[in-house]
Amino acid sequence: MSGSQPKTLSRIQREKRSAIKQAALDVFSIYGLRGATLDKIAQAAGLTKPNILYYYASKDDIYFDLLNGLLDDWVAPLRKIVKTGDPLHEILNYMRAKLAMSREKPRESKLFATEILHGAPLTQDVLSTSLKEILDEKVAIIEFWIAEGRLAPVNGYHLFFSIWSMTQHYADFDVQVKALLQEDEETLFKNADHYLTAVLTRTLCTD
Amino acid sequence: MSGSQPKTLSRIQREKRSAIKQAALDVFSIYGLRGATLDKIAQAAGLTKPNILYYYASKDDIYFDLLNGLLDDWVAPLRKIVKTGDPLHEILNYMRAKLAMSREKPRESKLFATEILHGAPLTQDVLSTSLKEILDEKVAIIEFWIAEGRLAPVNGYHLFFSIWSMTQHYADFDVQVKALLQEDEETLFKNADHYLTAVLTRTLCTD
DNA sequence: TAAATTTTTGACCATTTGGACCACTTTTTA
DNA sequence: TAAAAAGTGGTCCAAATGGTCAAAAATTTA
Repeated sequence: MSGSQPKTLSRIQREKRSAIKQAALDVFSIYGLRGATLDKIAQAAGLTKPNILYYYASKDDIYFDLLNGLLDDWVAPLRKIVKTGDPLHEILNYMRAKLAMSREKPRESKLFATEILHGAPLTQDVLSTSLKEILDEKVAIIEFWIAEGRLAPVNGYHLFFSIWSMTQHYADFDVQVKALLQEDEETLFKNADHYLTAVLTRTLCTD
Repeated sequence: MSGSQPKTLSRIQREKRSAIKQAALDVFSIYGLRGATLDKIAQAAGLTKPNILYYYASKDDIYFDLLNGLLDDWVAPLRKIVKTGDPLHEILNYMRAKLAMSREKPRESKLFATEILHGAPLTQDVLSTSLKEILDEKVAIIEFWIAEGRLAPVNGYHLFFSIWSMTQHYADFDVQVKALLQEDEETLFKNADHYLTAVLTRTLCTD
């Protein structure tokens, strides 16, 4: 009735907030929360520090906003796994979606990894509630498929852990991967896809 | 002839340096290089800040010393893979050594992960020289085994990447793993071992 | 045990950094 | 177009932090 704040952000607010988040993603993913400074973010965004603080209450606030958006993206592909699909096809699809994220959004992956690595101070409750809820649901689907004999018996939770870790590795450890395997990104991800497809197929096929 | 510095550190020097490194490992693995403060390290070590700086020239110096030691531990199991062993046995052994490290030395794993994640500023050259050298050597062994028909054909580099990522995940993302899978460590690692054994066996067996 | 050496620490410094303030400018609204 | 609102940035501040130093304490050596 009396809500005085306009719920719709003005064009300028949307643009600036977006620019700040982009810049913050660059800076946070390289330096981490503590290592990043408002000055660096401001410079990357082409704004002044006080101006940044006009749009966000604090540095932590930017970080929090950024991370919240990431979590949604991170979970999205998981939601698409449906019981009615072909088991192996559903899982390979999921793996490919995650691998594509590693290729297309390495900064996001790194930021997320840093957060978890440092104890997930801002996201711990999300992990143990909403993420757990959806994971439990998908693991139940895996177990259903196994019970039907359409997948080889494996631990569903560890299956997801392995998909996450193997795909995210190409984003989070890209420095290491590139140092050890000097080839262009195209080849790298083609081979990664090929390898991961083989691993999952051989692991899950009931032959 | 005229080397004036005693090469043997005194008992007190060894003890204090060790205490500082232990404390620094705790602090760095939680907060990262930038997030860690000398005060926190000093407090964790039960020493004063100037006292820390009596043994180490700077904060970065502690970090560097610590990381150097870690790299050796990290590579050690890889060296043990020998061409003369049974292919699958050698690889499963390696996976188990890495999994044990994740269980027993999660702080070390996290510190290493943070370093790579943030661009490996201090270790990049080590990665692309000595680590690359030994990895190339081990991949050659894998390829030899494959050529002999004793392993299913897979990309050796990606095989190692997947072993690293899957095992290290249990240390680096322990917060997430524990949030999603509320069970005791014993069970967790038993199931992880069981799952990873299945994955590698099915991936690599020539049936 | 006295001198020499090593270790420890309280006090202090310089820099960085998150954030506040407020005057000024630009944009929107009436 | 004038008033109101939104946006901007130069300047300043207090806290945190890496690091110094000289003097005191502890330890080793003669």
